[in-house]
Amino acid sequence: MTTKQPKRRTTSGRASQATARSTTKVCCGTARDIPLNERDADELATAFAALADPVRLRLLSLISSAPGGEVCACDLVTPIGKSQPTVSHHLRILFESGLVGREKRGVWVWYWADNDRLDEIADRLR
Amino acid sequence: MTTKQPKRRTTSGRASQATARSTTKVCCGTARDIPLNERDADELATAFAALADPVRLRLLSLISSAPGGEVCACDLVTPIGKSQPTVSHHLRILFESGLVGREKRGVWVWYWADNDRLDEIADRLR
DNA sequence: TGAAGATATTGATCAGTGTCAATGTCTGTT
DNA sequence: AACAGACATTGACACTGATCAATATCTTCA
Repeated sequence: MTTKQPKRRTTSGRASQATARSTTKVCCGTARDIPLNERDADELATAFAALADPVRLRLLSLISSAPGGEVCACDLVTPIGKSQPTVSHHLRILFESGLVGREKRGVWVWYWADNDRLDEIADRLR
Repeated sequence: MTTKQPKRRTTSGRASQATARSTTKVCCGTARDIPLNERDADELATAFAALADPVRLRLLSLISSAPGGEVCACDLVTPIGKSQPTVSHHLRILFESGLVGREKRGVWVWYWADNDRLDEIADRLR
């Protein structure tokens, strides 16, 4: 062999912090222990992409924190401070990524957060 | 008043699902109950943006699932299947967003996941 | 000091996305 | 039917970001 192998754990105290995790499972572990294949990575990245915009996060927050857990789209444009088409665009992305549900009632469209889906995504980080 | 107000909860069975949440807190609740201001939304969006790329998710996964919880960068290029500058670019973003720590040991650079930070981000979805 | 290898940086290119004005579609009302 | 209001869609533009080839920087070893 011509190339030398890098050695783990030299004279470093910093490295030991790496093994200190909140969940101390070893086998059959959390999502952190399972290497991601390309397909799953693509899917998960799409979910995070839906969350990677401040307007969408504020929309999601407004929806989640609304009394009754649901809001009319007509009450979202003003607090967000963007144009109606822009808000509509972001709501569409939130809906298509499964983060929120929606229902048309007469002229208005109501949105609510899909908490199960949010839990699901949060679990992928643990 | 000239415009009519939208009414909540008409003859819909779908809407009731909105209130069904896993955490049943009412007061002093989780992140879902607190409306996000613009500054926090920007910061959180940046964190999610770091996670919104399949290559970075696979890198993070490879790092997390490595024995000892840390990996040499030299062992990441081949399994990812991208060029060395591209992998370096993604590792930089993971590091600068605080998702991973790193340490140079001789010629090599070792990476580990910051599980506390990951927990922190996951909590923002609950 | 010079060579070799590991990683980072630069510069260029191309795809993707956030935004808004204008317009379209749908629903309820007169 | 005609109108008004709520929401969605389209088209255009600017900006961001992923990627790689080429190059630079840093570390070890002879």
